[in-house]
Amino acid sequence: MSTFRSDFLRTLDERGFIHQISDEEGLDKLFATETVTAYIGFDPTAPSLHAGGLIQIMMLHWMQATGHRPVSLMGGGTGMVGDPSFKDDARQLMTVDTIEANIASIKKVFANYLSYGEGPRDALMINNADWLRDLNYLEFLRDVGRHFSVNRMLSFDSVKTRLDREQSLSFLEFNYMILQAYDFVELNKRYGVRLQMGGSDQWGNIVNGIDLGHRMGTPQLYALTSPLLTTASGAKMGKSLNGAVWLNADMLGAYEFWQYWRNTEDADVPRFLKLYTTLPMDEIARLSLLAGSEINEVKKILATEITAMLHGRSAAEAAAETARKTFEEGGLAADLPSVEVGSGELEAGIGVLAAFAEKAGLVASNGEARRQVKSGGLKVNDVVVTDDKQVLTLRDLTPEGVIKLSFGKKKHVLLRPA
RNA sequence: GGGGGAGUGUCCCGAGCGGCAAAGGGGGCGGACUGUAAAUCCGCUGGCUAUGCCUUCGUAGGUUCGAGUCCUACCUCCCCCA
Repeated sequence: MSTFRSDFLRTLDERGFIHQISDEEGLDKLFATETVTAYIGFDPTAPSLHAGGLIQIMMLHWMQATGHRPVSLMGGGTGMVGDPSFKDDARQLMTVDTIEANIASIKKVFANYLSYGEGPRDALMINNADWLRDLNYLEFLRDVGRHFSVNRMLSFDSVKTRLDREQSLSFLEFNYMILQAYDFVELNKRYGVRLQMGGSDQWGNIVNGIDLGHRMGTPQLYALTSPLLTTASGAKMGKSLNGAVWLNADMLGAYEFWQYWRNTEDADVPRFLKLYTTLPMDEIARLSLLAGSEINEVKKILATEITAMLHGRSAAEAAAETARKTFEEGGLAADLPSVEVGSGELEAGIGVLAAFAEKAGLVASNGEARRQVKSGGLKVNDVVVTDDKQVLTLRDLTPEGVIKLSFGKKKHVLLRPA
């Protein structure tokens, strides 16, 4: 379909969120005529979502912005099973405590993108543990299990990859898609949910839910998936210099988050502006034209806009300013990530290797630090370290009273005497 | 239940006649070149109080001066038969 009538689908379409829809026309009509409730499931496999999950959150955001009701479903129940879709190995089983802790932590981020409440268009946060944890096995098998054909489930790509590689798929994991399908139906019954969205890897699971709905008498349900995110050169989204790009502020600061987007590949800039910012489309079109000479300026706007949504406008601007001082003036920005060290320790002297590995945590081990010295990757106060026996003392403090440690061109940590 | 095959460096894949910190990829990281980009080229990719020491090849034992490599038991997975 070339044009959608509903604001929601038109927005998603023009911004590049849509990979597949189960029934474009039907769904468009639904969105055009009523307030729709739709959900996306989030697995509590870590204490924070990372950049890869941002696209789902943005879809929920646009739902609300266009007058509908988004539901974020926490997988407190399904998390006990683990989604095997397109995975090679079974996941480590998580304890209930871990799952609950992860959910509590993940939740914090959503309020930055959605407004919650009791109104008809206020977002909902729901945990599928509410209905999954107390299921009666036999009842469940008879009411729900009988609608599933194992033959059909085995035919899904998400499972086939696992089987083709001759890797085992436990019965536990195999049940994941049944539970997810059941979630969809249950959410329809409880909250009138009509649509489930997700990454393209979720297509099979979502369609299963639609089928189950048919058999269990729900109204027509719909599926909408977003494209799998990779950068223009094919790398997976969401990994930064120091690891995963977490959304929770306590796991990744605003500065590092900003840096991640600042380093976007040229070819990705227009696409990311559409997906991850709420800038109007004509503004994005204008910025995309600048992509030649001023692309670096556009990348800063991109980074600042995305960071502002998550961490707040002032934190985003502070991050931009820190980066400007650090990279453009080659100077020393006081609010780079910093680590405190006892001034007594510094008086006694800290070996460079230990400073980089143990104190700043910029490298994984002393050995790694030693190797980096050999390839010239470490700098103290912008001077390349050439001797791995060098010792940092009070004399290395800059006039600002810190020691700047750099690993590569982009990673900097300040040592600050306590 | 019977028979056959497999598990290697804590990112992944994958070689490995009893002398092995273990080939080769991919990925990742650093350097050069650039624009905090991409592409390309070069280097690195167990730990440490380091001319040495310690820990690694599914787990636990055993043979041996010496075991990823041989033997035994166990665990897990795959395939065939029942």
